[in-house]
Amino acid sequence: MEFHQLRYFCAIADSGGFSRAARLTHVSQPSLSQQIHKLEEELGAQLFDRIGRTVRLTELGRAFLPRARALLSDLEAARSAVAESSTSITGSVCVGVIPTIAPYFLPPLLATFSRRYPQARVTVVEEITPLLLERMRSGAIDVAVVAVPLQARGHEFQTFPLIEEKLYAALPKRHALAKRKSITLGELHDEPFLLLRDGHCFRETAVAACKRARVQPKIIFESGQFSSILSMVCAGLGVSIIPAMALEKRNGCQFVPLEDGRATRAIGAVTLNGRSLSRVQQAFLTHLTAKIASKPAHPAQ
Amino acid sequence: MEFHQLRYFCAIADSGGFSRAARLTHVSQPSLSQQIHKLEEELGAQLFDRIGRTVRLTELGRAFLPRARALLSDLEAARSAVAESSTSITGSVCVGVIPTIAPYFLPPLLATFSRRYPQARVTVVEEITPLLLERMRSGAIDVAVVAVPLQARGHEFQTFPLIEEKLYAALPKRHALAKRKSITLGELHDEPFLLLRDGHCFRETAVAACKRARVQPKIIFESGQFSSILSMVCAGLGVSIIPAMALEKRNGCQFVPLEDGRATRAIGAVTLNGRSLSRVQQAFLTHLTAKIASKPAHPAQ
DNA sequence: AGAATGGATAGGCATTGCCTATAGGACTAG
DNA sequence: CTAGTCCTATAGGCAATGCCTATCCATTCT
Repeated sequence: MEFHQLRYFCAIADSGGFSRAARLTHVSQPSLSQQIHKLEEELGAQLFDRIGRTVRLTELGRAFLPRARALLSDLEAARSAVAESSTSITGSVCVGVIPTIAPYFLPPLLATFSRRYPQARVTVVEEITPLLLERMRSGAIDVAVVAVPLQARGHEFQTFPLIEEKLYAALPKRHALAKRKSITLGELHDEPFLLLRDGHCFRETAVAACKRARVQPKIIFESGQFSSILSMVCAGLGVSIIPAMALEKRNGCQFVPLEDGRATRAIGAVTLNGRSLSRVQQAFLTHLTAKIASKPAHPAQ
Repeated sequence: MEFHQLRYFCAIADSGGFSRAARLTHVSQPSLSQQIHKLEEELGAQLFDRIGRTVRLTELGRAFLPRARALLSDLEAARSAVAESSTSITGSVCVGVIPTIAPYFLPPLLATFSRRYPQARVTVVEEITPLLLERMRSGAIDVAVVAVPLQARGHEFQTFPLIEEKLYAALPKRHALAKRKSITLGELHDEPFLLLRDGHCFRETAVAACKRARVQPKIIFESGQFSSILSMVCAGLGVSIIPAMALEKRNGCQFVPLEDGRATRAIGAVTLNGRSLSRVQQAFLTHLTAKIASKPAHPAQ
């Protein structure tokens, strides 16, 4: 049983004849005859009585007609549902973001996105990069905003660069170097360091910067968030390295740009390669990249 | 979009892979690949994400899946509804019958039929033959029980002979010939005749019998039913011709068989040629012919 | 690294759906 | 009653297509 057979059946039932139906469906009359015969054979019963030169539904055909109609209209409904869902911006986006980006970067973007696409439902997952990537692989997360480049195999994910921000040394206000215009990590080689816990990729970024400056940081405290670290810095317990977006006005804290030109953090949006994005998801990604382009990459302190 | 594509789609979604689905559906993996590609192309969107060597539904595919399932199960439902309705004896039969047969012949048959097929709904239409035939042509009546043979073109209707009954002269009890074992119409040529109204085919039967006996009946009364006529005969107003099944015990009336060997009425079941009968309708027809075979064609007076 | 697994692609074959032409019935008009 | 017409069924041919095998390519497991 095929859809076109059902179409022909309905057309014949509606128009009351094979020839009339043939004109309606733009199919030759013999084709209709043939397909209805096939259908009748498959069902093991006649759908039409051919009496004289008129055609009339059998009782069975009369019973079958509404079902055939329902099938056809459901087919149409399914087809147009697909068409609709590929034009309308509806549905949900699940965006993953690492903790060192989440509080500074995402909120304003989410606000504008929700205002622009009220139908869209956005959920945010805040995890460290490897967990985000794993959830991307499993399909739970659609887009991730993380530090780039990724370590993962080059072609497993697709990266959309967003911004690159400078790194700053965070010093207690009364620190000897706190008034400097810029600073090198070498100048801090004796200071106690406050860094993020292992697992946070920004820790690697900071450690890498230290390594470039041939500094082996003395880590005396590890935390999961910058605000804790900054509080410690204010209290004069040590120094830290902070990305531009995490700078916040604090009484006891001073931020000095690192001289190292490579001391930056690049942030990008990442999607699983080969994964098709729905319209909302695509829109979200576009929203990210577009909005960022018009945003200052290095906001003043 | 075709049913087999939907089947493949569901199989792949269920089994989680083309190869697995290929084993399930007994179709080669390339065929599945091909058909899904076609489907995706027609819909203008991907249904699956092929990531690495795993396959996962896209959001759209996830939305499409229940619709595809519904279509397939509705198809199955339609198919089995047809199968069921061609095995189960359910539904309605509309049987037409002429007034000169209806009261005598049908009631016991309807009773046994209804007892045997309680699901069946039988409706009876009582009309004169030409109207019954017209309603057969329009499909309103499924089977008609009428006097045969029909005048109509030989192949328009199909006839199933049921019984052939003798004709009787109905005479007032005190009529001179009332005690005879048999009688010819010639012997009644001067009598006033009470006959059925024009349109009733038994009138033609009776008139034909008279014509054979070279009698021109003097018709003094016409009615639509035998019981009225018999009452008149009882009252001594005239004589009549009555088929065997219409004989009823009456005080003032005597029935004498006609000698004319051809003075009979044949009754048959008739269906429109080319018209397919449902199971109930077929069962009713069978019931008619079968039950009749075991019935005495000429019940004693 | 090599083997195994899974999907995509290419090419060939058989099926099939549609076409035109025509047969054959049945209704209609002269 | 016959010619004409209107309808469905059939026959035959052609192009499209669904399925197959063989193979490729990427991924994943050992």
